Amino acid sequence: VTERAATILDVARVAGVSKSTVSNVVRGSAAVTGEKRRRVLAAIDQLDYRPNALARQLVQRHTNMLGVMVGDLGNPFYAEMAKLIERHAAARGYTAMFCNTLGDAKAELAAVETLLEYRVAGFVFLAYAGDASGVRGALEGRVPVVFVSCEGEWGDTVCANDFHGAELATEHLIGLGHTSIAYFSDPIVEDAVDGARRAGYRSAMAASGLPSQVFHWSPSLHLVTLDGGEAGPIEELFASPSRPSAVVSSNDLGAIDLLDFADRAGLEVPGDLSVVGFDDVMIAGMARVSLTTIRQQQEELAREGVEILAGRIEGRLEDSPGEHRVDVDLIVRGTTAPPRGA
Amino acid sequence: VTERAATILDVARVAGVSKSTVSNVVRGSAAVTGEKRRRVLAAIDQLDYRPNALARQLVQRHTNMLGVMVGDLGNPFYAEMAKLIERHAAARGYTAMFCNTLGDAKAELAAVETLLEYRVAGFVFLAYAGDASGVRGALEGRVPVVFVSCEGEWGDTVCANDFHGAELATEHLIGLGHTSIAYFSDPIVEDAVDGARRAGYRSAMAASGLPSQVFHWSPSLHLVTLDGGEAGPIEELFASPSRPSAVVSSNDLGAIDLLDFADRAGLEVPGDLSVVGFDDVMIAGMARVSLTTIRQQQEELAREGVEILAGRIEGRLEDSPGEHRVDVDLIVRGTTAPPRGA
DNA sequence: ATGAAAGCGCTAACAG
DNA sequence: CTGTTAGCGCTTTCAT
Repeated sequence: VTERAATILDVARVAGVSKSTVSNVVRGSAAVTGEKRRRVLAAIDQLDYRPNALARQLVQRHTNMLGVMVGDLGNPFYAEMAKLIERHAAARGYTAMFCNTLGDAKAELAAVETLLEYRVAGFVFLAYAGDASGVRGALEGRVPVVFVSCEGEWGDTVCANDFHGAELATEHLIGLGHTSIAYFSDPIVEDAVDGARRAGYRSAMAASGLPSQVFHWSPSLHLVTLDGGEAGPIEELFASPSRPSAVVSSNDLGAIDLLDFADRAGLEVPGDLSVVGFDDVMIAGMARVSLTTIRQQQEELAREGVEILAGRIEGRLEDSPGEHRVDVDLIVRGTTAPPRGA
Repeated sequence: VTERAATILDVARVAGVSKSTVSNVVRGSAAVTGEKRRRVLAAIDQLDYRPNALARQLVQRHTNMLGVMVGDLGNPFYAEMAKLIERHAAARGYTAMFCNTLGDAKAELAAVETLLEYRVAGFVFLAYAGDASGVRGALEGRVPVVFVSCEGEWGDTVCANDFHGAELATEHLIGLGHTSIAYFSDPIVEDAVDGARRAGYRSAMAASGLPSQVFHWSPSLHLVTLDGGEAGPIEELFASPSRPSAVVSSNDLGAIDLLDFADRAGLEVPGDLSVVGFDDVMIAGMARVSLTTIRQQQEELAREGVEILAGRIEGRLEDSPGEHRVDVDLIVRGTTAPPRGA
C-alpha cells in the first residue's frame, strides 16, 4: 500500500526546475519568478509532496521538537499543564514529545536518553524525579532545560510561589481559629516543591506560636506517617483525641482523597475537619467538592516556561539560568470553617 | 555552551576503526571482535556518543514515532488514554508525539500535517474531529491509522461497545422504575461515538415502549437543546412539570457537570434526578461523586489499539482494516435510585 | 570480521 | 534569479 513519498527531487523533475528552486519556494525564501513558481506549486500539489522534517533537521543540525517530561498524565494538574505546554510550544513552532515518567527515576532517564537521540531542542520538566539517575549529567550544558512547576537545582525554573501559597493556606486556617493544623504530604508532589510548601506551612505555624505536624500520606494505602515517626492507618489519626482539626494538603488530589476518606469515615467537612488543597484543579470547583485551595496560574506557568526555553534555544537568553516565581491565590470555598469549639 | 555532539565518525577516529564497525557494535549487529569492540565501547563512553535518531531514520526511511491525536488532555478520560497509549507504545519501541486537537478540525489537520512531515510511522486517533478537514485524504492508504475510542469510517477501530453500554445504562434506569429518561449529548464526545450511544439508549427505550428524548448540552453555556428543537437554559428543562426523572449522559464529565448543576439548583440526586455517566473516570468513584456509570476498559483499549497499529506498521497485519469492540460494564453507585413516586 | 562507498532527502553557500 | 555542489550522520550492500 505504501508507495514512496515524493521527494524534492521528484517535484523538481516534474516542474522542470532544480532542487534548490523547489526548496526556495517551499521555504518561501528567495523570491522565485512567477512562472516557475507556479509550475513548482502545481507539481507539489500534483505529487502531494510534503517536506521531510527529518532530512531538514538533520542538515540544519537542530530540531524544533521539545521533550516534555510529565509526572503523571492521570493527574489532572499535570494533564492540564501538558496541554498548555503543548499549545504554547506549537504557537512558537515547536512540536512536543511527551514522556510519562510516573515519578520513576529509571524511566525518566530512559526517556531522556530517547529524546536526546531525537536531538530535541530543549526539555520541559513538569516533574523531576531527581538525580540519582544521572539525568543532570546527560543534560547539563548540552541542551536547554526548564523546570516548570517543579524544581531542579540546575536549569531555569518557573514555579508557583509554593512557600507563600502554603503560608496563605495555613494563615487562612489560623485566622479561622484552628490551632491543631497538620500538613499532609502526598508522594506525588516532587520533594523540592513539597519542601517549599512544607516550609511555608511551618513558617506560618511558627509565626503564630503553633506546633507543626507533618504527615506523609499514601492515599492508596490509607497509611499516614508522622514525620520521622511510625506509620499507621489514617483512621487512627483521626480517632485520637488530639486529632488535627484542619489540614493543609500538599496538593488538590491528596486533599480530595482526604475528603473522600472523611466522607466514608463519617467525619464532617468542614465541621469536624477543615481541608485546604493546592493547585485548584478543575474538579476542586465543583459544587460537590468545593475545595478551598491555593490556585496556581497554570496558564502563566506554561507560557513563561516555554518562553524562557525558546529564548535559550534561539540564543536570545544568554545569562545564567534563573528562578522565576509566579503568584498564587487563596480560593476560599466550602471545605474550611472555624473548628467545632469556636 | 553547546559544542557539537559526537558523531559516529568521531567515535571511529578515537577507536581507530571504521565507521561501519562502530555502527555494527552500536546496533549489536554483526559480531565485532573482542578487542576492537572494547575500544569502540570505550570511545563511545569517552565521547558520550549518542546515535542520532534523525539520521538513522532518514536512511532507514521509516521512523518509530507514533502520532497521537488527543481530543482534550484536560479531560481525564483522554488524559488517561494518552498515558496508556504512551506506555504501550514505549513498550514496543515507539515514541509518541501528542497533539491536542480540542475537537477543532482545522487544528487537527494542521497537526496531522506536521506529524506527517516528521514521517511518523502511524497514527492513533483518540478523538477524530471528522472529515471536512481532509485528514482522511492526507492519510488514507499512506500510513496506518487506528481509531481508539472514537470512530473513523476508514482505518482500524478499537472501541468500547458504546451501543451496548448505553443500553445497559438505560435498562438500569428502566429497571428502577423510571419512565421519563432523557439522553444528554455532550459536544466533546465525537459524533460517531455519541451516535452509537444514543442508538443504544433509543433501542432500550423503544424495547420498553418508552419515548426517547435526546438533548444536546453545552455545560459551559448552561444551555440545552432538544434534538432538532429550540435551545433553552437548562434550568427551564428541570423546572417544567414534564421534566425527566433520569438522564443518561454521553460521558462522565457531562454527567458530573449535570450533578453540579443539580446541586446548585437544589435538585436532589438521586431523589429528584437519577444520573448515569459513561467512561468511569477516576473521580466518578469518589465518595462525593459516586456516579453510576458505564466503565470502559481503558487499559484494554490502549493495549489493543497499539498492538494493531504496530502490526500494521510492521507488516504483520495485511487484511483490510477492521472494527474491534471491547466490553463495557455497568457500575452502580449512588446517583441512581427509583423515581420519587415509586 | 572489517572497511569503502553510495546514498537517505534536504539546506546552504556559491557560482552563473 | 536559478542551478551546482557539498555535505548533515547514519545504514547498508559489497568487496576485501
